[in-house]
Amino acid sequence: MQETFTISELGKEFGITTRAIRFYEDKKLLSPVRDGQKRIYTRSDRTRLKLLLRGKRLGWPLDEIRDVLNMYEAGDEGELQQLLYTCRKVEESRQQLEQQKLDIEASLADLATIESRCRARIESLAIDGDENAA
Amino acid sequence: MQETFTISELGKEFGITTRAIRFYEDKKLLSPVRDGQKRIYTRSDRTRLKLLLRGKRLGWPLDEIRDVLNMYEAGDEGELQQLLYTCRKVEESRQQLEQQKLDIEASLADLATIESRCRARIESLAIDGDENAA
DNA sequence: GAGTATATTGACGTTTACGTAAACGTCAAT
DNA sequence: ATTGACGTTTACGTAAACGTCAATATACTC
Repeated sequence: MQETFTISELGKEFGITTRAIRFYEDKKLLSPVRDGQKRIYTRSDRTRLKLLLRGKRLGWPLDEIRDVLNMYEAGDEGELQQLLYTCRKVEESRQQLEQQKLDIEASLADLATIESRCRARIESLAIDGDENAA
Repeated sequence: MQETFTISELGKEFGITTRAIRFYEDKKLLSPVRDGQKRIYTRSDRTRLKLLLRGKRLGWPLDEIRDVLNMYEAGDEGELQQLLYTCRKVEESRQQLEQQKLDIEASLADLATIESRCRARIESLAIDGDENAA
């Protein structure tokens, strides 16, 4: 794989606009190096962006996503206080995720019910249609 | 359980403001009956609100939540076209949920990694501390 | 050196999801 | 009669997450 990426490459790869990517930088979620004016994204930057978008799919606000992203780095170094803080944050995120898991299971179950009712109703319409046609 | 609820009862139960509940009505996600001016919420309204909030925890925009809520009723009646449309919508939602499931599993795995690194680091700090103390 | 493609930084606009405040009605209790 | 708790509508404010220009720079290429 490439060592570095341009902003438009990343935009194309992940299906987002360059404006969005710059916005994330503004919000301190990314910090690419510069070649003169131009932004240069490393593989690590690309990974951060990938994780960022995963957070978005889970409906998390950018602030929280940034906190989680920072955990990836905070795990390896830093003061004791920082490490303990990270641990607490990890626990918070885990609980949120568990809640979301529950919500997803419940939603999937509901959808199954809806779909079967729908199909049954479609079936009965089809039969009525046959009778009228006959 | 009660047959009906006031707006503040629901607000208290679900930990949201009455302003929010009225806003959801404005956006056609709820449609309580009136007693004069006052809104009266049935158990069915309460269920809709519950489902609504579940959708919110999954990060869905209100528009989508409304569509899903309407599926609950669209499943039992309506034209063939409407039923087929609902089926497609159900499929869409299911796919979104499956994606979110994947994202959650990945996130949980990452969190586990972060936490263990964190704990290891905390351990090593503790040992250093002991040595210095000794 | 004119054109084309890609990049940049502002600045302003937009949508979503409410918060906040004003100004008022209703009813029970003091 | 008024206080307080609850309800209402109307209207404006706001934070988040970008989109949409416009003006400008850099680089290549014909």
